[in-house]
Amino acid sequence: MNNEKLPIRQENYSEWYNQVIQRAELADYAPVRGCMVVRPYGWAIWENIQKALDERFKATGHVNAAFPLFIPMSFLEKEKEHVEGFAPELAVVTIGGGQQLEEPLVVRPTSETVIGHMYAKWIKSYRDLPVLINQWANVVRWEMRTRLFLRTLEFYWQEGHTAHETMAEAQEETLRMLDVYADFAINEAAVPVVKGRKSESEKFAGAATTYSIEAMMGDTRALQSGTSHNLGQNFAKAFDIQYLDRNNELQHCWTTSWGLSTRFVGAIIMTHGDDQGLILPPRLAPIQIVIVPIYKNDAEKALVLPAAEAAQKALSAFRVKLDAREELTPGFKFNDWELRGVPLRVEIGPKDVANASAMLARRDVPGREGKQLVALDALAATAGNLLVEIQAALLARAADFRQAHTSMPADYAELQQVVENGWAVAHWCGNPACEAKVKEDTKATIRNIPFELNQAADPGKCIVCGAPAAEKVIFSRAY
RNA sequence: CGGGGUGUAGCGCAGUUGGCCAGCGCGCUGCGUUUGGGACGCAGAGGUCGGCGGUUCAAGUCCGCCCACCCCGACCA
Repeated sequence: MNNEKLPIRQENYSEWYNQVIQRAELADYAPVRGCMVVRPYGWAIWENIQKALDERFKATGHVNAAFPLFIPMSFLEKEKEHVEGFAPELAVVTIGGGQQLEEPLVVRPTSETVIGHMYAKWIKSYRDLPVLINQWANVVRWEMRTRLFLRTLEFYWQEGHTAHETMAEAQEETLRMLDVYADFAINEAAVPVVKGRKSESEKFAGAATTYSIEAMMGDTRALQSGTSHNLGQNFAKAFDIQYLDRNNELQHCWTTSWGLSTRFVGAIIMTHGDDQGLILPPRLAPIQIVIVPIYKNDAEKALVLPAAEAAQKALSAFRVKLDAREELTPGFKFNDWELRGVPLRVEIGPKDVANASAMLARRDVPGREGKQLVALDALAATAGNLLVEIQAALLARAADFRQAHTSMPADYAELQQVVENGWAVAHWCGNPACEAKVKEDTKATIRNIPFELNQAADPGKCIVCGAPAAEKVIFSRAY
C-alpha cells in the first residue's frame, strides 16, 4: 500500500472511500466477488457498535438467540410479497454431502421466515407474549453492485424479531426500536439521522409499514442506516403464529422486525472522514488516544519512553495505545494515526519531559489549531474533556453540513437541481407515479417521510404534479 | 444482463514495427545513519506477464476462445 496522500474527497469521493477503508485496514476484498474481509480494526469498530446497541436492546427487554443460516426454500414462499422481494437475490444450496437435496435451502437473506416458524411452535397463549428476541448474525443477499461495508453479498447485522398481542403494541415496539437506533446513531456515532416512514415502494418486502433512520454522507447522498418494520399480521398468518387471547379466542400475533448492519461502519466513515482519512467518534473508536514518543538518540529515548509509558498508565481509563515502533519517524506516525481516525494524539518529546508537559492534538481540528500543551498531571482530565468535546463537535459539524445541504425547492425544476448536491424537502401527494418520475428524472428517491417535518398539519401541493399533498418528504440520491 | 475498460512482483505502472538476461516507483528483508508533520544510504528478496489454444526460428507483444475484476445502467440493508 502506498504512502502518498489520499484522493481528495471533492474530486473523487468513491475512490477516497475505497482507499480509506483499505489503507486504514478496516476491510479488504475477499476472493469472491462482492464479499469483504472485515479486518481487526474494522471489526473493533463493529464490536463497539454491537456493544452500544446490545445494551440498549437489553435495557428495552430483549434477549439474544441464534437461528440457523439455512432456510427451507418453501418458507420463503409462504409470504407472497416477501418472496417476490427477495427471490432475485437469494443464494440457494442444492447439494449437501455430495447428494442433491430434496428441497433447496436458501442462505438466509433475513430471518423472518424461520423465526416465524419457530414462534408458531412457541407461542400458544397471550401469556407467552410479547416475545422479544434479537440475533447477531450474517446474512447473504446476491447484489449486483457491491461496495465495501455499504453493500456486500454477505454482511453482518442484528435482526430483532418480536411478537405481540395487539397492533398497537407492535407499532409501539416498532417505533421504540427506531428510537433506539436514532439514539445510538446520534449519541454514540455522532451521526445525525432523520427518523421517518418509508414510502410504499421503498418498504421492506412483507412489511405493513417500514421506518428508517437516514443520514447524510459527506457527498450529500443519503444512507439508510437502520430500519424498523411493523409486519402487521402478514408473517403471523403465513406461519400460523396464533395465540389464545384473554377471551379464549384464537388470534394471530402482530410481529415486528428491525435491523442495523455493518453498513453503519460506512456511515461513520462517510459522515466524519476528511481528506486526511478517517475521523472516528470517540465513543466508538477502538483507539481513543495514541501516544507518539519523540526522540533523536538513545539518551533522549531513555528519558522519553518512560514518560510515554507513564502517560499511558495515566490514561488507562481510556482505550489508549503507545506507538513505540522504532523504525518510523514521528511525522509518519502522525499521518498514519490520522488516516486511522484516532480522535486524540499525545506527543511526548524531550522538551515535554523537561517541562513535565505533553502536546495534545485533536484529530477533528487539523494542524496547529488543534494542538495544545498540557501539564502531565492534568493529562488524563484534559484528555477526557477533549474526547467529550470532540464527540460533540463531530455531531455538530455533521448536523451543520446536513442543514447546509438541505433545501426546500419551490418547484419541480428547482427540485431537480437541488438533488444534484443535497437533500430536498418537499410535499408529495402520495402517488407512486410522482415518486417514480423523480427517480427517473434525477435518480433521487424518497428517503423517508420524516416525523419531525409532519408533526403539525401543513398541507401543500405535490412538488411533482401539484395535487393536494398532506405530507412532506425527503428526496435524495442514496447509497 | 446491456454499454465501456483493465489484466505484467504485495500496490501503482512502463515494456517501441514480435528479438537475447522482463523493468521502474512505492512497499517488504538486513545493516548503518536518522527521528517535534509522510527520513536517507548501501545490500537483498520477490514474476506460471489472467488461462487455454494457435501463428512464428522466436510471443508480455500478433490471432481465437475462455476467465476474472473495475466503471456506467437495471436491483438493493
